[in-house]
Amino acid sequence: MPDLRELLSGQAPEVAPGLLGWRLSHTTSEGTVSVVLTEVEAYQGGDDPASHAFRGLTPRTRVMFGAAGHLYVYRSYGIHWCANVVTGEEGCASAVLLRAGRVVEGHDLAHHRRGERASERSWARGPGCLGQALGLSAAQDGADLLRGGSLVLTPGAAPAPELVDRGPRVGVSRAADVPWRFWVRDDPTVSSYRRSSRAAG
DNA sequence: AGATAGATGGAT
DNA sequence: TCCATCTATCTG
Repeated sequence: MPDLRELLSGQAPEVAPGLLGWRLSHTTSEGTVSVVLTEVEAYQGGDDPASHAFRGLTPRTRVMFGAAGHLYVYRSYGIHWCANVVTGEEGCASAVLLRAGRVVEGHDLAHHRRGERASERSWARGPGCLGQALGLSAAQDGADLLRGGSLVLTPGAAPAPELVDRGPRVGVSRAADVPWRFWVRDDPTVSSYRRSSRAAG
């Protein structure tokens, strides 16, 4: 059996595309929702001006500096909960933002959480939507994804390399052209690209 | 202490 | 293009 922790201990830009096709499941009293990842973005701590960890360790970014295989959850725009898989060695704030996925378990619950008006392909389309579909919040910050708890990350069938596209990250104003976003080509659950209005250039 | 920009998403 | 909603971080 492969050592997933070791697999995730590489740097985010290298680990990220390999997470496409992996499955993340969250079980609560309401039930279980699982998604298969279709879009991810790499953030490279100290060297990456777009990373929350660029300015060092703070209470918010503590989890990112920890061991690989844990979940870093943060509040976005005061509204959404977004989740990252922590990668890299301990002390290195490397992480992969989970931007989108396809719901493969718990359709009714995911639909309910996202609102009756949401279409199936939009249930986990975009990091805020993915967090909402899975029922994530601050309570999941720091959760170990490899210990068989209520949150579990499991390897899945990777898309063929020629079906993985890459490009600039969405919404970042600094390092706006670094191509560290990876997605499954032509997958309808992948979010649409929006460049930050503050991005240079 | 006050300002502000932000790894978004949905409506207009 | 605008706005909801909030907080980490920057500035003075």
